[in-house]
Amino acid sequence: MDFSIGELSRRTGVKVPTIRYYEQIGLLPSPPRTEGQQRRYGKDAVSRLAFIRHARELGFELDAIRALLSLQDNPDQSCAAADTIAKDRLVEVERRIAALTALRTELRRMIDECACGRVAECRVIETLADTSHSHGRLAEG
Amino acid sequence: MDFSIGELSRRTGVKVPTIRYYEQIGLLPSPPRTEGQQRRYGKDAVSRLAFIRHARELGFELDAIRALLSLQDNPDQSCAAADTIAKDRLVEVERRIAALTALRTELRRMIDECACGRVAECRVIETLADTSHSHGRLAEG
DNA sequence: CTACTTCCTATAGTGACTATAGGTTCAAGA
DNA sequence: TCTTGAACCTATAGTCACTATAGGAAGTAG
Repeated sequence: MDFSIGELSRRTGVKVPTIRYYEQIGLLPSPPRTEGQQRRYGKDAVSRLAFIRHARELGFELDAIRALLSLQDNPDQSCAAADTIAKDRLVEVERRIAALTALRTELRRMIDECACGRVAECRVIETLADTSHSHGRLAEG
Repeated sequence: MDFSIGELSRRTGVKVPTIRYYEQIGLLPSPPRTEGQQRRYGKDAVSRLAFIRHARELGFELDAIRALLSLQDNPDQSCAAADTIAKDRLVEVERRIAALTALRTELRRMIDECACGRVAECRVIETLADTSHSHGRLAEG
């Protein structure tokens, strides 16, 4: 039921130094240690870390993840706080989906138009060189 | 026909220190200077920098952009390399859209159901903690 | 009990910027 | 022509989220 940081790493796909880093910045609680100061984890750590991992993959910043985790950590808090956090995330997620969808369209167009001839005719590069796009800062992720 | 780094910044939407940084890492060639060592740019710099900016917005890493620029600089090689770079981005973008769409559903459900009950039933974390996702390293973006 | 893997801390490096300090150059107005 | 003030210069440090390295201790299999 108890396992090492290496095993936690294997189970979640998060690298060992990254796990220690998450502990250091307070995203993961400090686990119990053996006599010799080695960390021992349980199943809870696996799901919490898997959550962090997937949220990171989706482009959430660690601060946003901290907010989401706080929903889980304080299940008795008023729903208003949770609701606010969830709504903020929803706005962000929708923004990201919109940006990524636009990006997908463009990437598809680039690939379709590139009939794999010479670079001279390659639209991948022309598309990117096209300056007719907005200069607004694009959301990350 | 010659203009300053500030003007180049205005024309491309890339910040001045970022332009200097791109020069430093060799993405942009060192431009000619005035007597007083101030950089002077021409139209070429505008299009190269616009290209870089646009590619960054699409989530290409600087190394990928370097590769794309080298294709542009030697237009006689085959387009396959550019195509591969773009296709890799597309796969990633599609994966992200799928994950975010799932998350959006969960967040919406949470907000709907949380008609001011408790957070205890929140499934946002479970949705993201789901380990059935691939463990492949995601490229940044 | 040895050998070997895994673990520990602490520190430094990465990518892609961004900010700051402290000074110089340039363009425009008096 | 002089002066003022914005924009420029270099160099360095800071940011975020890791990732790598050094040098040593702990755990485990034979």
